[in-house]
Amino acid sequence: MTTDTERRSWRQNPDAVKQDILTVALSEFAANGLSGTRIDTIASRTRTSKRMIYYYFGDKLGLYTRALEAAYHKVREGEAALNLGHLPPKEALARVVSFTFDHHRKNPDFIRMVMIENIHNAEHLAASQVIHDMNVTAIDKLAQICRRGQEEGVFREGLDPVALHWQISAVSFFNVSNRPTFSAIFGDALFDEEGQQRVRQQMVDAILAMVTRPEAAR
Amino acid sequence: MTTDTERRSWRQNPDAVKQDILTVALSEFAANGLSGTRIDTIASRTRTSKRMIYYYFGDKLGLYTRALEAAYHKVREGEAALNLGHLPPKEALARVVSFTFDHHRKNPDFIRMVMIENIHNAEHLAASQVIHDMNVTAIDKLAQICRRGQEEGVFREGLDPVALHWQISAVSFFNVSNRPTFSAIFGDALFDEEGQQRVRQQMVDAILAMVTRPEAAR
DNA sequence: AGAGAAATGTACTGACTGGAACATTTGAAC
DNA sequence: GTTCAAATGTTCCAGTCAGTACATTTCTCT
Repeated sequence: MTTDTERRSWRQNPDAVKQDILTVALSEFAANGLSGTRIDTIASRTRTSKRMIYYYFGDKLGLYTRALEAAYHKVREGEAALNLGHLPPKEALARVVSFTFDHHRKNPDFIRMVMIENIHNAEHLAASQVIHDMNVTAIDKLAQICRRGQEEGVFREGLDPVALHWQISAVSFFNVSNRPTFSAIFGDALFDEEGQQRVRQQMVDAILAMVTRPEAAR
Repeated sequence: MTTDTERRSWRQNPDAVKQDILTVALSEFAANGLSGTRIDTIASRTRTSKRMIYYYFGDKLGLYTRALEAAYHKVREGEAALNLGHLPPKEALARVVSFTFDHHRKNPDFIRMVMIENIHNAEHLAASQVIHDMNVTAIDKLAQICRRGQEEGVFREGLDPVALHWQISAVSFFNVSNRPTFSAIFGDALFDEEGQQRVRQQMVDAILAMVTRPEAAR
């Protein structure tokens, strides 16, 4: 004799379940932060149950860490799309800068995850080996451009690729991360399509002007 | 006949109590975010009790909003210290840039509050009239410098003070806000005293190069 | 086909936490 | 010195939420 309660049958699909959870988790964590996110909310947005979150990810922090890694992974994939061929150094650099700017704009969830990580002093990121390994390529690309630019005599000596990356990231990141407060205070003229074109160009100009040899300035 | 329980006597001091709460609240909110902060923790760090928090600030959001305003207030006070006299435009601008960079570094709690506000899409900041009124002076200062620079023929035409402020803020802000993730990934060479000097100078160079008339470049 | 492991469903709990109820004391004005 | 409002202390609660216990089903291997 069986129980009275109707039991549902289901089809097992571990990978899809994991992926489903991760996708929802990323969007929830990005939207609400670590302590602002509710596991129950994530669960309700998935096709599965809270039970499975704990089954696959252990606890909230485990899930968060995996979501963070997923965010980095997704963004790095997009970056691989950038191919500089053998453009002249100045064009190549301009291309990198523009690309970074646009790429950040297109990935607000990634930006938000990084913001949240910074609030938490990057402790989960530091714990993730996965992420650490993923991030050197950006620097390599810049280093190559710098070297070529210097060999051809159009760039200044003593450029530091990391410092250059820092500056490019700063503006591209801030443009997304601080849009809410900035536009709340100064209006959103900089954030419509035309405004974004302008600030993007302004950044390209600034970076190029900075790396270019004074004598070689057009 | 009185009750058996010992009742403590105390001295009333509303202003000091409010101030005490606000100071602690700011530091807690800056450290842990809005949902990460516990009212009980704030209470335990004050000289008074949780009761008084609700008495003076209504609820958690009320306290948070006031703490946010306090953060802005404190930082704006510091900014007023900057006096440009009548330096030549290029020097004045360089001074503003350097100052902003240093000032942000010296006020990490403010930065963190702004980060947190951005996570929340600036909804509390937008609701605060106080803050909105406080923020125009920075732009005015830049606008004046730009005008003088253009009159003297050393700056390009078509400069937008807001866009300029945006760029200066971006780098100065990012330098503090994203230090944890950046140094976790790329090392902290940029964040010791010498590294900070370098990136600061790099930013000054970039901004000056950008606003300077091509012909007028030394 | 059956046995054991992997995957999933359902219901529950213990701790935490924002906030409120109730009681008392201080201070100022008359 | 009485009165009344403002300020403070003490205690508790009702909802929330991360995490768990227990039961069941599906899958895989032989």
